[in-house]
Amino acid sequence: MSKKIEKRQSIIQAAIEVFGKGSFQNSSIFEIAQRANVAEGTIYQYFKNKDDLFFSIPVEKTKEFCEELDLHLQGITGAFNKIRKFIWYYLHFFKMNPEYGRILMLEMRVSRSFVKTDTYRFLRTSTSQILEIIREGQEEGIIRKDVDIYIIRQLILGMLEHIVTRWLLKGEKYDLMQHYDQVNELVFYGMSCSRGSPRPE
Amino acid sequence: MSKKIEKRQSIIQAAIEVFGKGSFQNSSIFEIAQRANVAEGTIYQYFKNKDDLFFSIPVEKTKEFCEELDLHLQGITGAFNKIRKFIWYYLHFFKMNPEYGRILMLEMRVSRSFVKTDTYRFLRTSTSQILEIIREGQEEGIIRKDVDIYIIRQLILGMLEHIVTRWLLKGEKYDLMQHYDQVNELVFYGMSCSRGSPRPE
Amino acid sequence: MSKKIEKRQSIIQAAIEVFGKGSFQNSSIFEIAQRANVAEGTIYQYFKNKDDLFFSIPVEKTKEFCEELDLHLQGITGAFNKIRKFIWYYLHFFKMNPEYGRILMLEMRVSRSFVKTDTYRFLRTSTSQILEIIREGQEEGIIRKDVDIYIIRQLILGMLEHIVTRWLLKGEKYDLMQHYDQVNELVFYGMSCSRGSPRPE
Amino acid sequence: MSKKIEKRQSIIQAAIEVFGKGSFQNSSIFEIAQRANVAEGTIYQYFKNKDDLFFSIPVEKTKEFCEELDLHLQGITGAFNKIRKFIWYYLHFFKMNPEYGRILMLEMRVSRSFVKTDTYRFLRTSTSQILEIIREGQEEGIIRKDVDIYIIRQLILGMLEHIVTRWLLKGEKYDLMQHYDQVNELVFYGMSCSRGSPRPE
DNA sequence: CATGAATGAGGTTTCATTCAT
DNA sequence: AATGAATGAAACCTCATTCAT
Repeated sequence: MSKKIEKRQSIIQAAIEVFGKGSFQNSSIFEIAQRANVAEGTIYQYFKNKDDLFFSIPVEKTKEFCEELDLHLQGITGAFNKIRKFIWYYLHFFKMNPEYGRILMLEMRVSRSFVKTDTYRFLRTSTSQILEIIREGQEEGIIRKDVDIYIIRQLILGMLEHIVTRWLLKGEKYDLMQHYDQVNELVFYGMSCSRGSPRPE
Repeated sequence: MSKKIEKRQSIIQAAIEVFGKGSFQNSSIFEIAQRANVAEGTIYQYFKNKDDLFFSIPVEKTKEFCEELDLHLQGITGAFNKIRKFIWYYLHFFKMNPEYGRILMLEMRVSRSFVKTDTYRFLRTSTSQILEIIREGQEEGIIRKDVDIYIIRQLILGMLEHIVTRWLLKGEKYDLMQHYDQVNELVFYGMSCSRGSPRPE
Repeated sequence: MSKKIEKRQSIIQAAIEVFGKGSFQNSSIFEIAQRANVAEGTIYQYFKNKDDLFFSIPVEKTKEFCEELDLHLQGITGAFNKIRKFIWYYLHFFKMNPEYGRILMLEMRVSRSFVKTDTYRFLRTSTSQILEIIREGQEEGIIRKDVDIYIIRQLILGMLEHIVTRWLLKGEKYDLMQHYDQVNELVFYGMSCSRGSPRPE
Repeated sequence: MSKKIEKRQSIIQAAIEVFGKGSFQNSSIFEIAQRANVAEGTIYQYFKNKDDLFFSIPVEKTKEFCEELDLHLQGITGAFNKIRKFIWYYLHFFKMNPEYGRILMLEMRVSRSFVKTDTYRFLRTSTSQILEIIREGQEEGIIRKDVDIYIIRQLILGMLEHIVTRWLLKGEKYDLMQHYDQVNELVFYGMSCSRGSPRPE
């Protein structure tokens, strides 16, 4: 029983490695099968087709991301501190999973069909957590209330995505955490009420 | 003589439409040829291969972008006003060229080989203009000097790219200019010295 | 298991027929596939590409040639008798395999890349047998020792190749064995010590 | 008027260089045109098509060969001396024209259509000269009369073709004249009446 | 006569998917 | 459940040849 789940996982892992190395079209089922030590046909017993396998990747990884994130946020109080931690974990996660990063940031979006996917909807909801934190900050009175929280989330995620994307495109040659402080500062300047650089409460 | 240039243009235009409709791999030379009303072989007299055709698109469009941008910036004084105009024109340009937007934002980056392309280097230099404006603003004393100008450029372009990208992924269902004001405000909050919303000098 | 070998053989056989009918470039994988009753793609599971298929032909046929030759030489004593048998079998073999003859004699040599092939090296070694026989004849004292054995081999093979080649170019209209006696005589005149036509010991 | 002939010649020369470098199929009209400093279309005003151009090469070169050969044979008496000179000139000619050698020896024969060509018939007749010399030798009483003169011609030409062919396939790395003496000896051993190595009368 | 842009047929190769074992 | 041999569609690209200028 758990053997099935294990094999499914090993196929997904192989898929991440292969898709992450090349592009979706450029990657072959054959190579994925080889790397997962199964026959090509076997893949079609766990996934409907190549697309299905592809879109199953973020589902798995996002679960992983959210679970870990929860742990990291526990015990932290204050919206700013939580956002700071979120930013840190986001960068950390893709630093540890660059191949997945490439798949999500560089490949997935291309697929016009992506937006119609269940996967897409799933990813959407997975960032709802940050909305909560922003709202919390507004109630605490430390985040401006005159800007839509969706815009603020967009500000944060947009910058993070951009940072990660550039890092990936540059070939991961520098440390992804390198601009962490400046990112923080810019983000907080944009949304905070007070004007000084906010500091941990 | 100019006939060759004209035909080249019409092939590029057809390529934009076809590549913009699907993905690079998913698009066929045959369809491009059909749309350009030429034979397949003809395309290979103007472009070395499919890649060459693909990467020729941004070169052409960027020339167009820069030329138009220059016109729009003429007669405008003050770094803030120029940046505001830049942001406006950037959004306007992709509003008018959504297919090209898809190619550049969603397709081009994927190609791992893109970074090695002459096209890539060409695009890099084409945004150097904005650096000048930021520097100008710092000298005017209205843009913070304690943040690297490259980070500021990244802030601006990153946000714009993100906005355009999301708009494209959403299927261009809303007006791209819709958040123009809020974008402006956020950008200016991040980089301005004074704390009030900056207004045209 | 043996099914794979069988199918491989049937593809090779089809390839011999098709390549033998036209030229390498002029022959299409499609036609070979059709004649072998397989899909085009199947061929690429047995051979890396068209070249690989092409160069695999002589490897197979040379094995066949050598094995049969061994049988024919068994029980024959005396270098002259062996050479006579060799000449006979050589002509007989190509009489029975004219399509292969065309491939080897008319096509293969053309390919500039042929000399760099493993196939080429394989063919080289396959004629080493005749060298042994010549050496044997020299020791028997019936073949001149003042001429290099490689030159003698060249004399024999050169003539045979030329005979077969001309026959093929003439459209196989006459019997290949027709000049067998005269060939023999000329060959033996060139290399024998005594001056009379040699006769079986 | 002679300009036409000149241009025709320069196209043929370019064709020899290009065809000699690669194979027939592998060579393009475009490259030949370039090398001859004419447009592609121009070639079609001097030759019906690619095949026609190809088969026109040996016609020209054979004229050249025969004319020069005549000069070289003038003043030489005795069949053996003439044959010796013929062999020398044959090797010399291809030593000086290796590209043409490749075309004639390695390419031309491949083309199944070659035998049906006027060119083929033309080449046949061009070696009739050697038949005359052999007949002369038989009348002189120095060449065996019990072997068909066509077989003897075949012996000579076959060996020469084989020598040249091997030399070409080996990449012209050694001197083509290198085996000249041994070739002579073998040839003369095969056909002469007396048994000692024949010497100039 | 010369040009060279345009043509378009044709062939190799890849690879997702199926299905008999 | 697992295999992997077979499939065959689909696409890029080349290049001999034509024809309007």
